[in-house]
Amino acid sequence: MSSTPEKRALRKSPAERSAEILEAAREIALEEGLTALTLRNVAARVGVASGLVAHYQPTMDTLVSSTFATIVAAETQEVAGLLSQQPGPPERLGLLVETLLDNSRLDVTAIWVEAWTLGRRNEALAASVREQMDAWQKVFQGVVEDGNASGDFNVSDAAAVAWQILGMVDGLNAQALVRWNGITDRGTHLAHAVEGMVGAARGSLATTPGV
Amino acid sequence: MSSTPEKRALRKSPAERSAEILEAAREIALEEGLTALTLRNVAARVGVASGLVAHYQPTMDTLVSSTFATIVAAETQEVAGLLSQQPGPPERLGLLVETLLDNSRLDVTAIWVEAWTLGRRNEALAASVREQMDAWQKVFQGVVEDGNASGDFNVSDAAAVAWQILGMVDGLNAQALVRWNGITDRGTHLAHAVEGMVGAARGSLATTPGV
DNA sequence: TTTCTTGTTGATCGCACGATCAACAATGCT
DNA sequence: AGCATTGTTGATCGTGCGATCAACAAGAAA
Repeated sequence: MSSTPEKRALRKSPAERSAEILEAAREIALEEGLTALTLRNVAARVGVASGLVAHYQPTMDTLVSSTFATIVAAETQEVAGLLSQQPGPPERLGLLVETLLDNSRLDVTAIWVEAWTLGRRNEALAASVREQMDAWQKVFQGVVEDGNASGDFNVSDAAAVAWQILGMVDGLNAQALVRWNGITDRGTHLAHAVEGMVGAARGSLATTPGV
Repeated sequence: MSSTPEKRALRKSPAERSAEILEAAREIALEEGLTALTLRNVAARVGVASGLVAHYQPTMDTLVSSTFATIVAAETQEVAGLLSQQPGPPERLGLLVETLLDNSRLDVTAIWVEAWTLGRRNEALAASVREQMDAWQKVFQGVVEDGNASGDFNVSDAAAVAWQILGMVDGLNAQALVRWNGITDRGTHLAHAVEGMVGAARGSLATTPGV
């Protein structure tokens, strides 16, 4: 017999409320996808009226776009940070490939795939997608160039090869999204593939087990 | 001053009308994507009332699913057909990779990517996606096994490698969808990658120019 | 010609979306 | 205490979606 819990949301500072909305958007995107990022959905999670979300966000398109950028940029930062601890380019490239294929970030992969198609009808999102892809490509390109300099790799066009590796990783992850079960040794196979591309010795990207 | 062209659609046999609807659905999917596959959209293209489309299709979900399957299966058939004319496994695998990356089928790629996410909310579509992925994987697996038998390749798990190559191709194509410009030599780089995976000599998958 | 079958229409329901805005009320200031 | 500021509400508009179904009319059968 308690009263319905529909109280009026308590007043907060614009900065605080805005942050709440962005955080709710982030959670919804990760849990239900970018498509579920609607005015009413975000409002419900924050616990406010739908009009309030619209008041803080000029347009849902931009919220979708910025939410995508936030999530993806965080992942890039996180993974790129792991690389610095590795001794050399082969180990860095191996770790990079292995880490990205470890299936612990499938929620982010789902967002990537969704963004690719949503970007066709959301120009702001399309711009974010291109931006974040560039960021990822630069991470790969840096490792490839380092390997060239150290003599571990032999690549004439590091930028192109970086794009290729990125595309492969994306494709394999997208595949895991649909066909999650069954395939094993994805990291090993991809490592061999990358060895072929960068001209490294077969097995030189082997990941150290037990890390 | 001619009369408005909104005549009543002339009566056709169920088989004929049904075929018209399926064909319209196919065109819409290729031109505007699976998301644009709505009752009213299909009806407008055929030139009939929306209710008629619903009358021939139990559910839009199944129309989306079957349209996806039709388009993708046709592509698989077409590309698989090209392989039989090649002399040996290396040439077949090379042609396969090159053909799939030639950017002439980006409309189909867009449908693939869309299906991956739409499948999360459309079980019939998800089933179709898995089915068509299996079909593609079998094409690759066949070539890899032939190469193993002939001694051109050296692969312990042909099925897994086939999945990998398929994933790579999908990823690179999806990438081309968003970053269409800039990257060159995609075929060559991927060929080297695949060489690394199947244990073929570097350059053995080189595509014969001018075909 | 008349009757019957059936392909076809279009209004309609319920729902969800983004966006807008007048009204409201909590808070801080004087 | 009274007032002004401003964070917040919720109804509302227009659009588009899938689905449903009584009414209609074209063509075949009698």
